[in-house]
Amino acid sequence: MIAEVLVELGARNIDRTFDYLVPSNLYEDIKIGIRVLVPFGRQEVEGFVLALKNETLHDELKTIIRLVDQEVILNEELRQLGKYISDTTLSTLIASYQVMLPKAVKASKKTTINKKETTYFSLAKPLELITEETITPSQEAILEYLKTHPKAEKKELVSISTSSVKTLLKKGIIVENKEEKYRLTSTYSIEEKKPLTKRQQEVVNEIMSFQNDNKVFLLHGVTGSGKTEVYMELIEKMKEEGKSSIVLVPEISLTEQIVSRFRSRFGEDIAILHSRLSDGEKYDEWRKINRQEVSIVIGARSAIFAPLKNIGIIIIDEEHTTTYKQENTPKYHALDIAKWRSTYHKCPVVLGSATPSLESYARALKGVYHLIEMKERVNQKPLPEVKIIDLNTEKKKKTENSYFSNELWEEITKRIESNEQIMLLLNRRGYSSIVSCQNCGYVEKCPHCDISLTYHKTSGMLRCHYCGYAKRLEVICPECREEAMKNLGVGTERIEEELKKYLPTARVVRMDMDTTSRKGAHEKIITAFQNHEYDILLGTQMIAKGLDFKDVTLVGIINADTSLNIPDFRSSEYTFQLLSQTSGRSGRGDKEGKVYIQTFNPDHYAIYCAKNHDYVSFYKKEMEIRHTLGYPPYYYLVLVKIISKDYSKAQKESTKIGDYLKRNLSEVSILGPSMANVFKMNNQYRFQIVLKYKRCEKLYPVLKELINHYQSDRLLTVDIDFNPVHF
DNA sequence: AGCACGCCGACT
DNA sequence: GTCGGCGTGCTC
Repeated sequence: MIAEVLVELGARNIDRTFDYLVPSNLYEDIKIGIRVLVPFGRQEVEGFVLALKNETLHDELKTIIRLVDQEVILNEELRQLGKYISDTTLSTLIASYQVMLPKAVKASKKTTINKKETTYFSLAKPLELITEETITPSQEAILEYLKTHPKAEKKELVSISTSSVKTLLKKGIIVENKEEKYRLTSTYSIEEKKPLTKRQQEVVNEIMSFQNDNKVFLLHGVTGSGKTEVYMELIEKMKEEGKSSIVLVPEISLTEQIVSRFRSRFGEDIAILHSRLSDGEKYDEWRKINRQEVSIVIGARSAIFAPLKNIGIIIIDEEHTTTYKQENTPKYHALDIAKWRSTYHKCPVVLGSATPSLESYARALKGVYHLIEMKERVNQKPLPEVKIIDLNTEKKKKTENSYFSNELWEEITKRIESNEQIMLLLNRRGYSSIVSCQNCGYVEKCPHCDISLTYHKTSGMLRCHYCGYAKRLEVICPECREEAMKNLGVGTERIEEELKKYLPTARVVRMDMDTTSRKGAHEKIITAFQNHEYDILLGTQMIAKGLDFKDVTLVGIINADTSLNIPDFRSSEYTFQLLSQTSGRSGRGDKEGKVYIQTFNPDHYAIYCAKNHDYVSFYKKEMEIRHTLGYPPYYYLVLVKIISKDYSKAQKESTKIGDYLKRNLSEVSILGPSMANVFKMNNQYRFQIVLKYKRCEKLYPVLKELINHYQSDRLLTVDIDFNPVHF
């Protein structure tokens, strides 16, 4: 028997199968999709068996060394899906397979993660059959114990008598067993399910009427409209049909809250997959899924690859979130994977959002997706009243350097007095983002990445958010020698300081990248705030989404302009989403909520549409602009990056590539080459070419050819991103 | 990815 | 004369 093996090495020129002899002792266990260890050149590498056959074109074959595990890792569906990913992202097949698997089950040279096992003892045969043996009193005691504790752990028995345990083992009266133990545990209590509202029931019925169709539903529901209840009901219905479900949530800050709601409904029938799990935990959760021991998978982007069989529904919550697009190769979008799997399983996909992406909403209006609206909040409360504070006219600040308008400050003070909770959003981390000279305008930049350094007060360091470069902040400007380096802009730390100074009684908790890097830190802050141990939750955009605190009656957005000013054609969309999502955090309990947005651009449509909770007007306005400028959803984009340590080589080849694309893709408009936004990163120079098109048959073959041409070039990398989400 | 092969410069 | 630089090519 001969196996075709795809080895784990990532290079493009070996991204194909190699034939190996299957030794006869593996005939029984070898299967397509299993991992094997093979000799390759003079190294040993892991790989996936992709086919079994009896003939080969090669005269001398090496032999498979051993199996890496007994379970099939890549089932039929995953093998096809990997092919689809590599075809649509132009990544290597092996990279596509690897991205679908948690680190511990990827083929690699070193697999160090083991199953966690517990050892226990049990009787080898029923006690009545033991007649010939002489049983000492302490042995008797052990056997008695085992009668009532059929899976006694070692330490329990040893406490009776170590030597007797050994003797019984030797005589074969008791046996030692090992049982795999899953690492991730959670506590929860099952709760009675809430009755659905009329609208929720209608939505469930509508989706269920298509339960065997690969239809995509866009569930456009205002914040607080009870989408999660709808998801849970759909999953319950699928369970009744014997089908499994996948729920994608945008990021870890959301996972915990959603998971606990799902746990209290579905108990142990859930596996969780997200980046905050340890490798061991991920390994366990993944195998739970692979063995079909659970029927519900909740997780971030990569959970879309959960190897569930018989999927009944795929739910993508907050579908507009950019984290569903993978930033590293293979640059897949979880939404595309969901659609592919829904075709494979003949099951619906539900995309839920209060602020759908323009792409999705446009598809819904065209009838490509099935649009379902939920316009009212479950508690019948109106959406919170939103006030815009114009920072241009707001002169009378509390103190000269305050970041709070008088109005917002008064509201904050009021809430503190009446023991209500407040959320403050600042779309930036650190003490302040940019340090510049007040005299000459000099800005400290990263010498490797060409981006402004950020000042972190706790460490007193300037840091590069891209590569991690750090240096001490100097007060004297290196350019003009004036003592005028000052931090402009605001960060969460700076706001926290002001709150503590002027509102010493308020209990403030900060949630940003700095305070949540430790495992479990997120959850802790959220729980503490939920229990009203704090009055003010101050944070970056990670507090904007999905969190549900019933005592929050005031949401303040300190500066709505930061996201408006990022150099990206989607900045208005991001701003609208952020403001709407954040506003939705207010007034979710019994008391009505208010929202204050501070901005220098009160007339910007993203801001006033968010104020009016008017998604449709925003959509129309933004679509006009996208149409005029030729952006998605009217055009598709491809971002081609040309990266090299050698500046002139990068420049020269970029021009060459641009010409090549222009020559071969007449239906595509080619922008550039131009310097990438972050031109120098990790000491490499980066040029980019943007492709815009509506339809183009030749696109994939032409780009594939381009990649192949540069595959062996060690000094230059060509990176292609279809439908990029960030520029 | 590794690693050998191979063809050119500067050293004991 | 040899040691070692890294360009090129191969791995069933």
